[in-house]
Amino acid sequence: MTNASSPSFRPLYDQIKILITQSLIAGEWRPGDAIPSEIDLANRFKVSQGTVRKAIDELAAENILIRRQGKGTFVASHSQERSSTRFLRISRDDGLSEYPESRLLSVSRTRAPEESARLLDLRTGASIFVIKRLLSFEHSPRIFDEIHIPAAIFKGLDEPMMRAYAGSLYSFFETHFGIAMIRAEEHIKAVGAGEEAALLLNQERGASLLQIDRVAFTYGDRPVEWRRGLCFTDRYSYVTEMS
Amino acid sequence: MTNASSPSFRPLYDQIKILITQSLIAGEWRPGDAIPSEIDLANRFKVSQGTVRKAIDELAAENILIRRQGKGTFVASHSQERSSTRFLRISRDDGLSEYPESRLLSVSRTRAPEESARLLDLRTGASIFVIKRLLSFEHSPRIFDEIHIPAAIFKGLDEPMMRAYAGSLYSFFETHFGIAMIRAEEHIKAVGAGEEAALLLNQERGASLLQIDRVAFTYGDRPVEWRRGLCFTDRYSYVTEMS
DNA sequence: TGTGTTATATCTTATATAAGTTATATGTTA
DNA sequence: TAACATATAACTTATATAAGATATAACACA
Repeated sequence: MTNASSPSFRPLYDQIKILITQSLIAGEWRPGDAIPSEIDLANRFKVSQGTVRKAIDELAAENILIRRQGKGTFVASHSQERSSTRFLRISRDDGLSEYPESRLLSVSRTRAPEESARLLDLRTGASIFVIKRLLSFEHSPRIFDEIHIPAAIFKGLDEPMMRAYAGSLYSFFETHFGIAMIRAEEHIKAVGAGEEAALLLNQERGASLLQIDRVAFTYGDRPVEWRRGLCFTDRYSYVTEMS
Repeated sequence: MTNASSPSFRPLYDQIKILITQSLIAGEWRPGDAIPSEIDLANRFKVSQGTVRKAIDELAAENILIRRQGKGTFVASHSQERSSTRFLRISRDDGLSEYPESRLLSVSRTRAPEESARLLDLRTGASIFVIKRLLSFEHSPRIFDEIHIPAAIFKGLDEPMMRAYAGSLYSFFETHFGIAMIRAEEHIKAVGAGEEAALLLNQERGASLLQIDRVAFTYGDRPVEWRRGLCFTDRYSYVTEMS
């Protein structure tokens, strides 16, 4: 019986993918870094360049790595201009793009409620940070976010630290905690605005809002953030594509 | 000056992609068909198998072709079980999947309004079919769809023909008109239910609904369908993923 | 019913060339 | 000499070909 026919068979390139991912988890290469060249990795893992190439191809297709001809292959980072808007799908109906302005409302440490605990693989009641913020487009508040993250992972996070940081939230997570978001799942509903959301978004109570629930994952498909965004979608839409 | 340095340079595998796509447009291979083997295509296009392979890899990644080891490579079809739900992103919050029941409300032939005409690359006033239907989950109406398609492309479509067909709408388009949907863009908003939607979905006027506008494309990125779905999302969500 | 054959895609390695990027050496000129 | 431009080398990914081994599926046939 060959290795290939065993039930746990994985093609070589897939094993290389796992090894690269493990180096990402371990922090051997951090977001923005160049990883070793294909030749170097081939020598290190004792496989051919083509096999390394196929592994990197797939990781690049997943937006985990970024290839740049002539320069090298880099670990994707939310600090790069190109991917700072990768997870923001709200945009103006006329297509003109504008980066929203963020206003931090509060940062608090509490115990995880049932839902976000379950989705984050935590015990109910585990310690989390809850971040509330308001995103504005054209100086008009549009999105009210409530973000839950495990305190164990984001140790030492506090409000002054967040206020001091200029870039996006995921860029902040990367630079201060080494946590890179690589994938997210969203569940979207239409809901009526509650008291808090209505107030913050300058709408009537009961106004129709998009409720966008997200779980975001870091390397190795580990869930590390849950959030609920409430979004007023007049003249704006949530844009997505499928194939 | 080599071919490769000319401004219109395209790698060989990309040219092969285009040639394969042209055969799909021409109807040489129809949805569900097997395309020739990699070896045969390599001989036909006078390139190596590896180059054909790379072209097919990318088309498979776009869900235009489907590879099956040992069997061959097939043209993706909405009639296949696996992809009958490929473009339906509404699902139950508890994850249990259920295929909705469709009730055809009306089929009429009219002139295209400005918006759908523009998105379908038609003149305003061009002849289109408008299909209205209601999708029910668990015997409860959930989605009210209004679908616009160019009459020039779907020549001969009528209501009895649609009622006679058992499968999904895109499966119907494939089998009767040879039009395969391969990609779609959606713009999503939260809106209050109007009179018609409220009536059909058994909701109060003004109830919050998901408004899902879609443009769907066939081979060669040609837009061939515009639709607006209004969806009542209690206990259900629009699910999407990003990376 | 089972067994071998054949055809397919898949995986892996190897080699060669093209093309983009950067650093360094080399020259040229003020 | 100093500043600048240019050529070259070295490194990277990208493209293309070839060849062989393996996994999967369908079919013919004993």
